[in-house]
Amino acid sequence: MKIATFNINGIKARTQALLDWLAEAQPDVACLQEIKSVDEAFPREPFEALGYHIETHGMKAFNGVAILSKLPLEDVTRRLPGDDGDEQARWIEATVMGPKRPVRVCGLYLPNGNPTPGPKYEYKLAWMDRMLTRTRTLLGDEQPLVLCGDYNIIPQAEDAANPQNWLTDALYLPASRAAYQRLLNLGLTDAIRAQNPAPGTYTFWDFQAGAWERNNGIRIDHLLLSPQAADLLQGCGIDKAVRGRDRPSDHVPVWIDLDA
DNA sequence: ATGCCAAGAAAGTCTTGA
Repeated sequence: MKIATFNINGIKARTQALLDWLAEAQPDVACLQEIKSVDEAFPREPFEALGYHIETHGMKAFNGVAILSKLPLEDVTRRLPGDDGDEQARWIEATVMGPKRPVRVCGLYLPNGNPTPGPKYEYKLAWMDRMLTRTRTLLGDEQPLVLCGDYNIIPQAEDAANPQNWLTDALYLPASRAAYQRLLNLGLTDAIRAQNPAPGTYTFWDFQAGAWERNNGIRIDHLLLSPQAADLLQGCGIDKAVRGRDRPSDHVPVWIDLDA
């Protein structure tokens, strides 16, 4: 079962780019972030024509997540528990019925948190605390679980080309990284990190200042695996070349292959 | 220190991103 995460930065602007990548990468499951669309406006038809079931959790203009899957999806739930007043569309879960076994998949778009300090950063930290609680509950099932998406977290210095530029940024502040580490401490495996990626391995390059041409990137899109999922891990990768195409997203797809 | 770019909402230019 190939599971990918991809912050597409606008489904309407990226429909063809996403179709092209799906056709060549052939993921069974693709978790999308920043669809920037209400559910009713998601362009379903061309993706259904490729054989994908579609579950969306969108909102007007910003944020928004979705799961595309060639395998059947069951028990789809939307919204991250813990704050009934949170209207931002950043979390969707579904059970993917793999040919060998089911996998619970969570697609997430973790808040950016800038500027710091301020209410947006407080929201990010509170959101991460809610995610910790939700993850603890999900891990109680002791089943294969994949938490994937745009975490907006640079875990370590080697995950940025110029870590000194991020010292006061919400993506790299000690409190942000500590909250991410608390997630890992529940027993999760960062799939890409587990493969000891080469220096200069990133998933995001800013549109500005020639970041792509200079490989001035950061690694902020992650797939975290429960112990039961980590035992099934057969491979993972980053489809870096997507960033060099016409009208790209600023993020690229990251994927795992599970024996499921 | 700031803009550099890009998408969306909306018809100006602002908001958001990271």
